[in-house]
Parts: sequence; C-alpha cells; structure tokens
Amino acid sequence: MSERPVRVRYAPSPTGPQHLGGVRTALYNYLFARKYNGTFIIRIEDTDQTRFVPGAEEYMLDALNWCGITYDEGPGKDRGYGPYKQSERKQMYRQYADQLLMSGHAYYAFDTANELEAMRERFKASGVAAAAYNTLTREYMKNSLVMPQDEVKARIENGEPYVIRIKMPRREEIKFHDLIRGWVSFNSSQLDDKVLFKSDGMPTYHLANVVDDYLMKITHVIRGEEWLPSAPLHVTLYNYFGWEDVMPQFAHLPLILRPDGNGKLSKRDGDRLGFPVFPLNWKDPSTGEMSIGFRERGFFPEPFVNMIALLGWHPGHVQQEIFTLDEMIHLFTIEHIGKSGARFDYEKAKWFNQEYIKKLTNSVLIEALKKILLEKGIPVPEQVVLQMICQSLKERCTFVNELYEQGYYFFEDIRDYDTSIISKKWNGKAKDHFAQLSKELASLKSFLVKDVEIAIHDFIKNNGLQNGEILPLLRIMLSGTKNGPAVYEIAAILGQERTIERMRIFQEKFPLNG
RNA sequence: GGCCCGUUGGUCAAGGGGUUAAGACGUCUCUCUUUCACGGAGAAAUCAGGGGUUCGAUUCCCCUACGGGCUACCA
Repeated sequence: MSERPVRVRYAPSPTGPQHLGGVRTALYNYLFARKYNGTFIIRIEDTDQTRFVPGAEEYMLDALNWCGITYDEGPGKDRGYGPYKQSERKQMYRQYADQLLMSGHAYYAFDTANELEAMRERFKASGVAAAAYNTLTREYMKNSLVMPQDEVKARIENGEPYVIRIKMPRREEIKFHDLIRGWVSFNSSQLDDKVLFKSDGMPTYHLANVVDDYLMKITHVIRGEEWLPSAPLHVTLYNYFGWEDVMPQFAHLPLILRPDGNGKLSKRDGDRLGFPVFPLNWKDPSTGEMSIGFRERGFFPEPFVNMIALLGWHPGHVQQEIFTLDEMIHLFTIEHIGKSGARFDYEKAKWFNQEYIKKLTNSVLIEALKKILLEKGIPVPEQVVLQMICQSLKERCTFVNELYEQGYYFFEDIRDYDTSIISKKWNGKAKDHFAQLSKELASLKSFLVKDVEIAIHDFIKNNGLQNGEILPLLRIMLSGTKNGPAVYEIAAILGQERTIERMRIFQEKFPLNG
C-alpha cells in the first residue's frame, strides 16, 4: 500500500474561523503532499448542520489562499472524487451504514436523549468505570440487539427516530502505528458504541470520515491529536468494511498550547494577551464581534507560514529558521514533527515578520506604504522620497503599518513634541545656534543626506560645539520624537524647505518663555 | 473518575548510551550610533523526580509527579 500515490486531505468543519492550529494542520498536509508529489485535498466536514456557521468555509479557503497553501482537489476543483462537501455526499453514506448493519457490525438504537442521560447517571452511581453506551451497557438499552426483530421493524416503519451504532468488539486489542507516536494500542472494552448515523439522516464524523477517506483514496491522515482517542474506532471501521489493506497511515499532530497557563490556544487568549490567533480578520456573524487576524495585524503570509510550520516541526540538524515554502517542502518529514504540544510565542512570531521585512526589497515596501497612505487619504510623496523613507525605517519595523506609524511626520505635521529634551537643552544659547544653523542649511545647494550631514558636522565643529548640543534638539524639531532614523536622513527626506520650516515652527512654539 | 498521549533553559527546539547538552526568541551586559532600531561581542538559564539495565544514562525500561487530549445523535 505504500506504493499508492500520496493523497492527503485537510478536513475542517465550518463551525467557525480556523485558527493557527487549523492552518498548521493544513500546512503539514500540504508540505507532505508537495514533497512526495502527491495530491492535497480539501474536504468540508459539515455533517452537523446545527453548528454550521455561515462564512466559515469561505474564510478557511481565503485564509489558506493568503498563506499560499494551494489545493489540488476540493470545493470548486473536482478531479473525480467529489463532491468535497459532506453535506453534498449525504446519500452516499447510508449504504455503508447498511452494510455494517447487515454484517452485524452495527445496530439500530432507539434510546432518547433522556434515556441516555439516565443510563449514564445509573452506571456512574453504581461505580461502573465507563458510563458509556458500550459492550457492557448495550444489552440494557433500547436497541436492535435486544429487541425482537419485528419490534425493530415496526418502530422503524412507524417513523420512530433511531440512530445506527457501531458494535465494538468485546475485548480486543486494537493497535495501529502512528507515524509520530509509534505503536498506540487500545482495548476495545474501553471504547464505546459510537453513533455512526444520526437520526437526522446524516452520518457522524466517524463514518463520513472513514468512508470518504476510503473513497478518496487517502493514504495518510495527518490531523490533530484530539483525534487520537477516536482512531481505534476508525481502525475498527476499516476492519469491518474489509478495507484494511488500504487503510491510511495516521499521524496525530501535537496541539498548539496557549502562551501562559494551561490548555490549548484559544480565541480568548488572543483577546486577553493582545495578539491574533486567526489568520485573517473574522467577524462573528451572530455577535458581530470582530477578531483581528495576523494579516490585518501586519504579518506577511511568508513569515506567518514559516512561524507556524516551526511550531511543532523542525528540520533537524539544519541550522536555519527562515524558510521559504519551497525549502520547507524540500525539508519536510513527518518524523521530525515533535510529540509534545508547543506553546505559541507571539514575540517569536513577530521576529519572523521583522526578519522578513528587513530582507524585503524597498519596492515591495513602497507599494505597501502607498496603500496605507491611500487608505488614509494622505497625499503620496514622490517615489524617491518613499524609497528613502522605506530604506530608513525598514529595520525599525516589525509590521508594515509601522512604516506609517513610526514615520507619520514625513507625511503630516508633527503631532506633539517630546519635551524631555527640550526642557533640558533648549535655551538661549541653543536658540542662537539654531538660528545660525537654519541659515546655513538654507544656503545649501544640495540637500542629500551626505550634504546635510557634512553641513551639520561642519557647523558643530566651526562653532566649537558638541553633537549633543545640536543633534537631539534638531531631531525633535524635525520629527517631534527622540527616536528614529539619523537626523540627516530625516532632514533629507523632509527636504530643504520643510526642514527649515520645521525649525522655524519649533522656535515659534517654544519661544523660551517670552 | 476512566482511557490515551506527552515531559531538554521562560518559549521554540537540536541531539541522543560516553558531548564543554547546539541554535533561535525573550531577558541582561557591553559595543556601534551622542536617539531608537539594526549589526557585533558576551552573560544568565535546560535534560521533571525516583528506581532499574549498563563500565557509563539526558538518551533504553518501569513507577511517580506534572501537563495535555478524549470521554455527545460536535467535529
């Protein structure tokens, strides 16, 4: 069976926006498929209509698209194995349930929700280990295993609601080899008779999943660790159907944990700690509540994907952390996926984005900056100026939007002045010096960074001054802030006219008490 | 509670019977720049605990502790 062409799938259910973990599962499937020239399939598992959230499916597709994770088969891309949405495959599942019914591996059950609840209470009270519908308890319940044939028939004909449950073997060891965890074994006596087919005519995840994986010729099931406990059920299903020889190999991924405290990462953590957990913005259709996405926060897809890939996977000996998608495809192996859950670290996530920005060509940044300015209705300076701004700011930015936030004074008037320097250094003597410096700057024929730098240095030297007497104040005059690029760069970007202008405005605003 | 999975610095992690136990993020120090950032040089910080096996365990086995997942007519 290892000779079968690799076919893997990412199978989300549209019950809400997918977060980091979902994207990572999709990514690993994608990397695996690409690495082995296989097929990456997306299948929508929407068998539970009650939990359906409008927009969730589109969101997932958009998010994957943003990440550059492309799929070969899936919604809108039928290659003969479709449809790829379980609600559209509804009619296909019943026959498989019937097959199990016929072979005695499944049975009808008529218990109501209340009766099930009562049973659980009863067994819990009597101290029975597993208060579940299982090999022990099923003979006390209302099902086709204990009812006379004609009663079963009558109930069904009367339109009484029923479910179809799997009949788990009594006491068998069920083991399978997990690509990440090695051999994992369960005793069937610990497992319960899960519902395969619901009273609403839809299969449950378990049935649909196994049937679809079989029909779609899936060779490797790469999914979250939360599925590990139900894997023996799936293995049993493969056995009951007689599909052992084409059973996919399993790989159960460790979970992504919250940065602090206990438990897995959730939307709440993002809200509480102030970072995104979703790839894109998500507006909850029922509450209208908006959650910020990595994209909107200023992440580029490349570093986002890079970061997420390394949360649980590492290429081994390789002394490298920044990878392109292609590099990851090349290096990816399931063997190098870790076994333990990884805590999400937003600081590290930011680092990936920052590294990416530092390596970005100015032209890409210029486009991004232009977009921001346009959105804000701010006049866009000429290309050379944008070029200079990006060049000076790129090493200071973690996110693109900081190009604007940190350098807003290039586009708009100074909002406020940092007074700590002013109160310390702005005095009568300084005022005289700056009046003089202003004149000298105004007389410059050329105002390139280098020209400004030379002029200022000469001025300082010729007047027997210290850098500290001029530079910090000039910086405040031109930008209002203590931080930022070299003053000469700021001046050159502003241009001669505006530089002089800002020096003048400053003197007006801070006339030294009268 | 039961079942299953896991445990190398604060975080991501490499390694794997004999090593000074990599690297990165973060933190701190110094340096560059009279700013911030970048860059450069350093520092602190790890094999959960206890038993085995072995000449020798971080590495293999068992137990305990801790963490996590599952325990629905949800996926």
